[in-house]
Amino acid sequence: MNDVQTSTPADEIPFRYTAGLAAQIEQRWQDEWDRRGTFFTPNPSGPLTDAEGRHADPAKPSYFVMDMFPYPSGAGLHVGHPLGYIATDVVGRFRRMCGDNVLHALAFDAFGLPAEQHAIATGQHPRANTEANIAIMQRQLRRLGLAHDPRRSFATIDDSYVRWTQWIFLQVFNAWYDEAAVRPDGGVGRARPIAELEAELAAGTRPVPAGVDGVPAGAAWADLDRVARRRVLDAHRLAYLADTPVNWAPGLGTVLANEEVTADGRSERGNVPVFKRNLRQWNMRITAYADRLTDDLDGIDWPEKVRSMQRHWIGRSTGATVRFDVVGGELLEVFTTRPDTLFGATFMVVAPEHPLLDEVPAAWPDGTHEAWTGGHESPAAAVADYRRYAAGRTAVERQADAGRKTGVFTGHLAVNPVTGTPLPVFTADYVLMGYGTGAIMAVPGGDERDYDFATTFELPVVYTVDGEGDGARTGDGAIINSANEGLDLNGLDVPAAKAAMIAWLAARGVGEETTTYRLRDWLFSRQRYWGEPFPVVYDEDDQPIALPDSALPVTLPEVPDFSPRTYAPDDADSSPEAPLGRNDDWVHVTLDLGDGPRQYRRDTNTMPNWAGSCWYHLRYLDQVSPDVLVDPALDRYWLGPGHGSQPAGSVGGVDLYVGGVEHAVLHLLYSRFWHKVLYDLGYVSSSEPFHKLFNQGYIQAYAYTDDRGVYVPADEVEEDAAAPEGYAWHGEAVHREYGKMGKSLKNVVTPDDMYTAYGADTLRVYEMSMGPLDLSRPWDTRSVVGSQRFLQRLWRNVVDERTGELVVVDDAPDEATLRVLHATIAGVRADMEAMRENTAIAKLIVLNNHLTTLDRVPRAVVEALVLMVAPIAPHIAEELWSRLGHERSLIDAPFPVADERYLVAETVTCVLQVAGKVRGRAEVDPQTGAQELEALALADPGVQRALAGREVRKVIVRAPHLVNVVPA
RNA sequence: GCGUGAGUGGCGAAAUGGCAGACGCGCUGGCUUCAGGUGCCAGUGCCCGCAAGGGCGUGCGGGUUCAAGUCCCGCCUCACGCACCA
Repeated sequence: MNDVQTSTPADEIPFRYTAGLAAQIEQRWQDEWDRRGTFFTPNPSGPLTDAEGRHADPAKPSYFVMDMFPYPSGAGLHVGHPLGYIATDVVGRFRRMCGDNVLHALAFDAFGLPAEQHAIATGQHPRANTEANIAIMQRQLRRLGLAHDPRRSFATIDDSYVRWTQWIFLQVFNAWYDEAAVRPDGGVGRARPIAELEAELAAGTRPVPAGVDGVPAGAAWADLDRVARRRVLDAHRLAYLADTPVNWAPGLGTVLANEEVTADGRSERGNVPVFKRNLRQWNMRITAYADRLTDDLDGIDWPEKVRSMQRHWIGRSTGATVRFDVVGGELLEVFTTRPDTLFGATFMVVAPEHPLLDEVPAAWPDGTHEAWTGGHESPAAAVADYRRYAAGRTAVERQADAGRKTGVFTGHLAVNPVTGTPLPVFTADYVLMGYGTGAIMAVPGGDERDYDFATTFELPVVYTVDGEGDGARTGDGAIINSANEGLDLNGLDVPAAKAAMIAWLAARGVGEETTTYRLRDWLFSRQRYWGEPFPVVYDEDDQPIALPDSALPVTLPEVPDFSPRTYAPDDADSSPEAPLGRNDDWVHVTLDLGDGPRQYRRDTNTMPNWAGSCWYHLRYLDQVSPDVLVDPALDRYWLGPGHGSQPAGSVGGVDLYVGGVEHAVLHLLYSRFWHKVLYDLGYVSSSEPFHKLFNQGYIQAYAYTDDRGVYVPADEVEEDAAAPEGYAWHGEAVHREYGKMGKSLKNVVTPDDMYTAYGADTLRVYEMSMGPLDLSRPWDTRSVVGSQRFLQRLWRNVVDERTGELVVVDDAPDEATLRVLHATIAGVRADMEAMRENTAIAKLIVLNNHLTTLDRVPRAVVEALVLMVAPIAPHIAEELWSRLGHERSLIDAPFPVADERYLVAETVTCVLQVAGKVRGRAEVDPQTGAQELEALALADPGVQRALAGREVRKVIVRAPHLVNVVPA
């Protein structure tokens, strides 16, 4: 079989593994898998069994592998999209062959803006278009041969799914956060049903909290009327309506979450300006979980990058609150992480939006520095002018001159509690209303921003940390200049000084230790059509009432127009107007919610796109139980702490979750939050949804422009040494750039292109062999042929290309072949377990290439090879397996296990070095002793030549691999 | 500025502190072919050399070590994320 090939043209060789044959094999096996129910994953109980009607074998560990599910876009797939799906499929198939009960399926994240925009443009209902896109995508993905349980697929727009999304919303709505309650995992603080709060308030075991609008301080529950009671409860809910500053995007006609607004104050989608507006909107109290969302990052197996991004987004920072007396009035509260520097505070700064500025002194105090007034006659004029200036500045402008400090004196003076010195209070836009208290004590001696401001406005600098030179001293050092009659910090280090200062402040009631967060509550309503309606109605008091389970799902009404009312992108004074409000019959309903039929008004907002993706991992487990979100037995089996082969003490969750890093703080934070609420309320047993997270890299591509900057088809560009950059298109020199694949860049390569030219298995092998999975890499169609050659050679090692007959023999393999085989098995197993598919494939190629050197290929060896190839190239593996005489699919065949005896080589190459440089080699028995090796090395002509007569100072022997002779 | 990660042939990339460049693409030569954008065989880090052989080589500069792509210190560059967060 290894003769040089005959002269038969390729298309006349009937059994050559070409794209055409691959297509036949692939489609036949895909049909066969479907027909047999090969990918049916059995649950341990309930209706979902394997194809033979059996429940999960209790002896098998469970393994749940999951992809970040796709949005069914109409644009179609390019070869970058399947990368993660192929990788999880390889892992899932490998684990299944290793004996795990593997759960793997793929759903669709189908609510969202593109479908709505398509609907607006065409007038077609977004559901019709979305479902058509799903069908197209499912067909494209099926052709990859992914081992997904088809029964477990779904879309977030399915009524049966929306029903539970709305149900979860109601659990959040009907819950409050009890800071003192103990969780099952031993931690303190958890969500509890709001009914329990109501019962405690009614029983008087919990006092009515102060500070709720319309509820007098110290009121008894019994004295409150119906509306006031509901206000108290509503103020505790984890999903609540509040008139809060929100991100209003007039150009989109909707409000957005903080996470959806870019640093320069524009919408992440659509890139239109976003304005802060006070609007009554739904919020989720994610801030109640800020500590747990930060702390629990330590217990999950996630990339450090994502964990650090989440930590930073939550932005926990500990320090102190300090209250300053404002001369002639109120208190000014600040937050600082450096209370130890309070003796160095020489002025104060409040954000332009700070309420202290609503009233300012009538005249400048005596001795007001000329430069502080901004040239204004009075503080009121100066502040009003500065507020106008600050409000008109975009985030981009502010960012651009972050170094240049602007601001103005407010006329207020505030007394430093440790020195008794009155400090001028400025307003400046380098202090943000949204963080801390919106006010700071400025310590120019210890903070660079304060130092810049002090320099600009000629304010005094007091250093409280020992050091040298001008500028802020931000490093560590001994405390100086920090003593009053009752407190002496001098000589202490920073942590000790912080503690002493906090104790001093607390003792006088002017401050205390405080933790602040950057994280804000999650704005949860959108003025869009294509999303989940809120399962809530409003009564005549305009207070929200949860609909009963029996009313779920609340489905979308038919409306004449799907678009929200949009405005000029910079029309900041406009207001949102939701499309759902256009159907009066839907908005106004008569319902009997227990006290007779009454008129109610529906909520016309919809949930953000993230809602559906917050809990879809649970839906894969159980789409069958009609009365519970997820059957507790299934939850424990697939997700419970320590399930399957998760390490003892793990918090549970999906065993492997693969997706792009772009969801690091949006989806992944929201999903953790919901999962924790569900955990607190007892619906799931794991406190984290995703145990291991893996971020795959992106497949990128070159794009080419001509000298007008117009993109030319990338697949028609050729290398051309004569062109200035080395590339030409039809003889015209072009410029190369590197980035995404996209229609507009004319560089898209689709999976269908690859199916036609090479077949799905070749595409799978190529994508897995391009490099480590977490690295982004350029697509190179030219290189794909290498993967096809590998599969062709594999095929030829089993099947005669001309006759289609088997070429394997049942003879025992020779010793050398067995050594290569078992080394390959050991290496491939280790690589697969570590998700290093690229090096696994390299090892498989080495084994395969070895087999091509043999006259006849031993069955035992090639069968092991076929099994090892199966997770990566499943169709050709099934075909060869079946041609080798096996009736059952190899999907459950055990993955080969290496025989230790063959892992020890017969001879090893011992490297002979002089001064660390290789000067010779010797083939030796692995058992050769150190002395013998040393003698061997010293006698080696190469070593002798390199020594050139020099004395040998020392000889290092690492038997049997290396000898290093060190000359004097 | 802060955080995370990465810099190795023409290209994608391999390398428990122990032979740098596995495997693949491309390229060169050969075989097969009416033909080849097929298949097969061989070679391929750079420099000198006909060869044998030698020199150099993992972003830069130091260090530890018998031995460094790998460990330590200091830089540089790039990617991603965050960014006046008190």
